[in-house]
Amino acid sequence: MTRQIALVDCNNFYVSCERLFRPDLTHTPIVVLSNNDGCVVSRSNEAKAIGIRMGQPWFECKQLAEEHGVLALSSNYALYVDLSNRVMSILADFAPRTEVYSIDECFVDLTGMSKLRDINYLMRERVLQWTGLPVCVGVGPTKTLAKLANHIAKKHPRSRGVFNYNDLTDEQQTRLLGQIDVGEVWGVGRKLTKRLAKHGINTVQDLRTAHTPTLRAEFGVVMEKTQRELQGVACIELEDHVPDKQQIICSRSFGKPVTELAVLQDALSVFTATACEKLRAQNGHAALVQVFMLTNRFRQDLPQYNPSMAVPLPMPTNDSLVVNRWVQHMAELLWRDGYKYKKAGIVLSDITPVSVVQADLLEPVSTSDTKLMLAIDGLNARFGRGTVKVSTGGMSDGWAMRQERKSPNYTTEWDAVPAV
DNA sequence: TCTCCGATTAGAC
DNA sequence: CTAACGGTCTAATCGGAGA
Repeated sequence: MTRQIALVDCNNFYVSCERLFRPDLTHTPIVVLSNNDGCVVSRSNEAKAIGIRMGQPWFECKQLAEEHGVLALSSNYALYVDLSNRVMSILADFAPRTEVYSIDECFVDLTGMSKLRDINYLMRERVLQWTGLPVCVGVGPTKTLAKLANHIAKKHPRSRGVFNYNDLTDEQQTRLLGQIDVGEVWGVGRKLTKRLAKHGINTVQDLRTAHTPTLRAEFGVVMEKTQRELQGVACIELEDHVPDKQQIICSRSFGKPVTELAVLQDALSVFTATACEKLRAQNGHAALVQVFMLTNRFRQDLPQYNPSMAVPLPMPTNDSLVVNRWVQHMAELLWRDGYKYKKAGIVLSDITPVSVVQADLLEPVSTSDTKLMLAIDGLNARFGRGTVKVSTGGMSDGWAMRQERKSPNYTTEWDAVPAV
């Protein structure tokens, strides 16, 4: 039986979330910026039409944008995560198997269902009606073709937001894939597009029909799988369970350059708290802790210094206080006066489930620290992140990221709920 | 010569 | 007015070290 894998993808997701609470902006060109108000990460159709590129640094397109009356907003992740959860739970009702692939995308396995066309349009309608968010639905026999079908649904208004690749004849498939750039394929990015072009592979059809042993030899196993998927042979399965993280990173660019160790240490203590909280949430212990700090790589006129250091922990842990002692110590060792630090962060790795405890030969296992961590997590879950935190002095305004254009937390803070 | 492991690369979003 | 290019994560591959 032909598999019917749907990929449901929200249109201009962050921008659409912002518009829900600002219907007056329905036709205003909008962009949403990354952390630190650095780059454009979501664009309304109007903003795309003006020529603002995905990922473009805001300072680069600011002038053009403002000439065209573009509204730029800082990203409001609390809002996007909340709305994403609503979308995903709606989609989960359509099939026994779904995979939340990203904040705005979900694979839905509709294999064997009758009235598929109706279901596809119903998914779109229901998400729109229940959340106000527009989505497109692409269907194909593999995840890669579902992604491509979604791209087609987004690009061609005539599809009315739904496109099923499985409905095409062989001739139609060949003609369609011959018209799409190979760079649109899932897993083929900028670099690979260039290298493929050197082999005369420019369209999706070129890739689908390329000589497989050559492709394998030149581009590796990943590309061969991509080709098989384009031929309709499933190589990438739907994942039922989200696997635990193998490493947890928390890092930020600073709103202004940091020149004092105490300020950087304050930032690192907050990153440590966040990372350990995530580690505890997945019931893990980390055996390796890394710290890094970076100067601004875009300012080659300034002296550059990008040190990092790692400590293997004698006893794997998820205790913020224990981890923080190592982090603070490493920060002192790495720090050099005279540099303008732009970014810093920590990495937790060598992660194992807490159930796998390496007992210490000399010390009995203590539980008092884990009780403290549970209490901290409980308070933060109830009253908001940062209510209780590990601190080295609370000088946080020395490093906080720029976020000058953030909308209110409409859906997660009572005070921000708009009046009716 | 083989194996292991850390570093690098490329990708997604 | 500052200073002005994100953050997390994975898999594959590369290349050097040590067996």
